[in-house]
Amino acid sequence: MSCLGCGLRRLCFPGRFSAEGRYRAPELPIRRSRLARGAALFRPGERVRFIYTLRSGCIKETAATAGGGRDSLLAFYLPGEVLGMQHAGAERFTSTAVAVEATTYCEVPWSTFRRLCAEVPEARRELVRVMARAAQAPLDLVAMIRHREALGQLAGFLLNVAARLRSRGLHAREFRLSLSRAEIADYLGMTGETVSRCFTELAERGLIDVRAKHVQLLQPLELQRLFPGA
Amino acid sequence: MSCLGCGLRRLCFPGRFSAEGRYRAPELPIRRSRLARGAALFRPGERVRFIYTLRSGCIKETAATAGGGRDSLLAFYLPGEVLGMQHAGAERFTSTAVAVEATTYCEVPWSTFRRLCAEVPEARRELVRVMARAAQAPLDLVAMIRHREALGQLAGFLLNVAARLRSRGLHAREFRLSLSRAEIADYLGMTGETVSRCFTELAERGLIDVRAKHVQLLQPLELQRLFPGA
DNA sequence: CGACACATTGAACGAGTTCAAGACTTGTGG
DNA sequence: CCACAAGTCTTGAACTCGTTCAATGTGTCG
Repeated sequence: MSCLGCGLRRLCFPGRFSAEGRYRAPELPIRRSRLARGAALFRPGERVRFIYTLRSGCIKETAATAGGGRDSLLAFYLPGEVLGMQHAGAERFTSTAVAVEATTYCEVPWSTFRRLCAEVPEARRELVRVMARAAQAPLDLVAMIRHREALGQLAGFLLNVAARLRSRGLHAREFRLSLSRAEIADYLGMTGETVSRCFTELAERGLIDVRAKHVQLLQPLELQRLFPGA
Repeated sequence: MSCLGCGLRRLCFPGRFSAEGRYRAPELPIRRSRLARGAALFRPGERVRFIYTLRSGCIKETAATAGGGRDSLLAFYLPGEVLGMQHAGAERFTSTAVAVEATTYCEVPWSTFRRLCAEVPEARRELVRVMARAAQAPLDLVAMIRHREALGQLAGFLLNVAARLRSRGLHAREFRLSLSRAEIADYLGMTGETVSRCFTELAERGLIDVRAKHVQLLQPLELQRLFPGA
């Protein structure tokens, strides 16, 4: 995953906003790093200092609704996507971000962004756009699960992943789904068994091909029909 | 509903940010207006020009997931709450906002906010806070509906309304719920019949008192027990 | 006061869950 | 590199809860 598909590219390359309209080398103090499977990017209570973008791999964000309920999957992030925007303005994280598989990412300090926003009007506008995009994901999730039966939910889920990969310039017809069945189930609010059954059902109908974590969308249009309105 | 409980008060009274630390009279070109029941505040395709806050009444926001699906209820707004933040940065609205009952509101032009943000650092920070708060609502909805049976969903819904009223300084134990059963059902992703049955069930258990649209929470702690994790 | 929309209640059906057993990956150590 | 073991995934059967369809009841507005 290059910088081209990164959700922060417009902020990361302020040269983009210069009058000349030419790219300059990155000017932000970006640090590239990696996480092993299961390692945490941040945990509840830690100070919010950075914003992150994924270069490869997958990170899941989980949180317990402030009571006693166990953690459940709020969101997951694919290469090129921005993680941490929804914590803008907060002092400390309230959720946990854990690598689902080996992951590489960039981190940029908030302080830098604030300075950039103070100086560059277009950076302010871009920040608002990125925040608005981050706010869209939970709405997509609501659309996936509300008023839908399980098969339609899973169809919507697969199309969602495909669309996100496509928008970052990655293979969208065929991909590796590193989330486990249980994690998908948690995300969609059903049980692992039902996810399994639905994968099988979609495969039997010839709409997809599943081999463990490898998924191929054979008939995207038919999947769309199972997920009306999207 | 006075300006004190309004979600925009910190932006609306920029005097707040002045060195003297004193309030000044509102300096933003605010227009107060009203909507009759069923009237639209905005519709898909209209230009995004304003941000709104409710003074009284209730507004529902509906949208069809960009396909063919019929509109469904994405969010609803109570007095003091800010409507339109999630459209920041967008050119045109993609959703519909309709008054559920007779409603009064304020509108502030985005152009003013942009100017304010350019000049006042603290205004930028506050804008980010308000946007982050707007992004929280869909997550609350997800927590309400995912992995829950109908009775717990409704309990969560009532507690959510109560918490929101309380945070604006309004009566939280007893309130008028202007949304119809069908609208609540749509919001939670179930049927009107199930909403009815759950209202009845909660009333029979003595947790609430329902007389048509008037709701009283008799045992909030027991409602919490039905909605683990919140 | 009457009519229409909205809300409640009932009964049968169906989809998803639960519990449990068996098959397949995946990672590890020999 | 192979074999084994642990975890994950799949599949089955009974049961539960929400939906659906339909009828009755209640509130609200002209």
